[in-house]
Amino acid sequence: MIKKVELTGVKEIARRANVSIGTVDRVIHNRKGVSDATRQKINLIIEEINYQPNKMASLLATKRNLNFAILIPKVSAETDYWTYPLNGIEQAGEEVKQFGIIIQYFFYDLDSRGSFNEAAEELLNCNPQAILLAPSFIEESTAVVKRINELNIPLVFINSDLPKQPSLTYIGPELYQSGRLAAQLTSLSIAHEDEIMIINISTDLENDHHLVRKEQGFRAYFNDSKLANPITTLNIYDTHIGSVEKSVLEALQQNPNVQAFFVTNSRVNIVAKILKKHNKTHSLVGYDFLKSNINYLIDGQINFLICQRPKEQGYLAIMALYKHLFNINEPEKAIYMPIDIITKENYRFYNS
Amino acid sequence: MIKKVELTGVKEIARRANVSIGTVDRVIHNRKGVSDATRQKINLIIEEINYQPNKMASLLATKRNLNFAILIPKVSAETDYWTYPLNGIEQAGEEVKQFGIIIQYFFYDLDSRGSFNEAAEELLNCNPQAILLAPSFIEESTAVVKRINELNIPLVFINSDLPKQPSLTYIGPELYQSGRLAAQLTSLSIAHEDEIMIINISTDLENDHHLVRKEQGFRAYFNDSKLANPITTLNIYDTHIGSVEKSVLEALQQNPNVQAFFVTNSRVNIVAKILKKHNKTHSLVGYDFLKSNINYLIDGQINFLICQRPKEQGYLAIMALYKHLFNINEPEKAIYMPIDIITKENYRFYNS
DNA sequence: CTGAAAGCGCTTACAG
DNA sequence: CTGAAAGCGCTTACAG
Repeated sequence: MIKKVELTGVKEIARRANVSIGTVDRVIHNRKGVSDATRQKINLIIEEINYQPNKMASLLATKRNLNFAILIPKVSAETDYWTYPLNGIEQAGEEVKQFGIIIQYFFYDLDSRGSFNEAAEELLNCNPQAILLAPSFIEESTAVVKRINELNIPLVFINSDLPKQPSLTYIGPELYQSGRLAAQLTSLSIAHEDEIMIINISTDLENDHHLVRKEQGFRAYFNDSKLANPITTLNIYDTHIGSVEKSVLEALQQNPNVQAFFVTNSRVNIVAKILKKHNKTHSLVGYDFLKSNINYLIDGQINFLICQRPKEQGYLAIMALYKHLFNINEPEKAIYMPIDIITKENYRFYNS
Repeated sequence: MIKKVELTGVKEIARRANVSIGTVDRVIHNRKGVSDATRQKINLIIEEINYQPNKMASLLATKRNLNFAILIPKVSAETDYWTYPLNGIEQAGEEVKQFGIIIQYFFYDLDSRGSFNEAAEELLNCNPQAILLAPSFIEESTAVVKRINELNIPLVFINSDLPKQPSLTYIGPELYQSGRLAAQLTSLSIAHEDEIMIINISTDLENDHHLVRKEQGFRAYFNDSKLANPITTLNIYDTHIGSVEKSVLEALQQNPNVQAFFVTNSRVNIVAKILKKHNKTHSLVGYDFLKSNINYLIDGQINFLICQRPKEQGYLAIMALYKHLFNINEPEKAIYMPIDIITKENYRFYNS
């Protein structure tokens, strides 16, 4: 009895198609230089035997490096928010480097559209095989993304989406719902009649749709819950503590019944500092796991922080690109981060 | 100028030691048939160049599969908690199967020590190269773990630790702190004088140190915060709803000032059902993202659920074993999951 | 357009 | 006790 030899892989395909494995390889990778007839024959066989390439052999053979380029805001003195996505990216980088993936970092200044364009130009000059982008300036980002898509480079957005531009996936927050959650948390610590003040602090408020969406969610929650607490909004365009202080104190004088503040971004620590200085005990809810925020959480000036796993966003983005390029799996088109609540009793175990 | 050729791996070791790569391989795998002198020389070089074997090449050469064995509780009709770790394990399994990793599943019955021993025996008979264990019965688990460690098989614990037994890592909750968090959440919705009742529901309460630790954390929070709310504990050993109902109603009659309940495990839905049936509007905090719990969260009967990422526990455990075996990196000796707070405004984005 | 050969880093017989 | 050679499944020049 003859033992049946079960060949697999390119060899078996080559045997069945009566060609060399070199030709099979050309078909598998859609390289040109194969006659249509041969190509079809081989593709048929590939389907027939449901061929799955052995990625390990492929990796071993290529010894090729893959360049991943990332373009995110620079960590600024003002906020260390972007250290967290960066940490996640670096951690993922450690894990995939054995597969020949090399990460190149490009940073831009959140205050400068020019710096974004420059960094993007440099990035494209490096011919990356995959790109991670945290877009901020819609117009400039859109222009860059169009070029990326023309070049057919897989692209992942984190933190902010550019919904009209195609991408492998978006990984980040769903803002409206996080505003609703902020409202629920705020409602826990106030009475029926208490007034609430929403504080937006941003130099570029008109372009910051993030804050607007959160505010919408916040107000919707109170509406839907039939809570009648008056809600006013205070917009502050100058982020320096002096002017924030002036604005907040003025607003408090005009609205003496305000018992709770909701700060729509990570600048909640500024408000906390001001309230503390003036011995105010208002309820305070804001965003993001920053050291300066955590300190006020610990001493009770901030009640809750909402956080959407910035480190995980960076980590998952790199892994999504890796899994895509290595045929492991395809991500959902949008991955919304869980909306985490941080208090002084669980911050210690929150790992980003 | 001669280009310096940087060989790596077995070839470089062989070159330096002036032997063949076959001999190097023998030393690397501690196979016999090598003179002590040669062995020492090679080992020295291995240390010198900090040799890290290329696991992919090794796998390709051996054509061997790696068997990962997992031993966790069976998903029961009573609670679907264990579906979540299982989902995480399966997801990780999908991702690593291309590296030749095959996962074999063994399940035991949480009500039967015998079933645990049987499943463990079967598992060991399969000669796995890595093991994931969710221990429940301390004595039985300890015995099995001792054998696993004698066999030098890498082992990861999830959900529960066996602190005295060595393992690659433990991935799971820190119970005391989650009890503290439950206390903080409870304190949000009660007044000064209100009484609180802690409810432990377990057939095997004396052995369930989980519940005890959470209760300790809970009480410690009130102590530390100088809150004077009276706290009583109700232990219920019969998990059927009828007897829970009887116990709870009796306890409520005896303690009419109770305004809040803390249920120390996922059986909080039973209490929710009872409270709803009797039109009670007590504050209610409990554990775990189960369908039955979420339903009561949505309709407001449960205020908060605490959850410690059961899916991620399973996922991370498999990935930790994979990364260990493939020399990607070594985990911390204990990985404590973040302590997540689930409300009706964020449960939709919680993905396990 | 196609094939033959060498090689990725490791393991496995086989020969001596 | 040790080495030379073949092979894992794929990719990459090179030759024709």
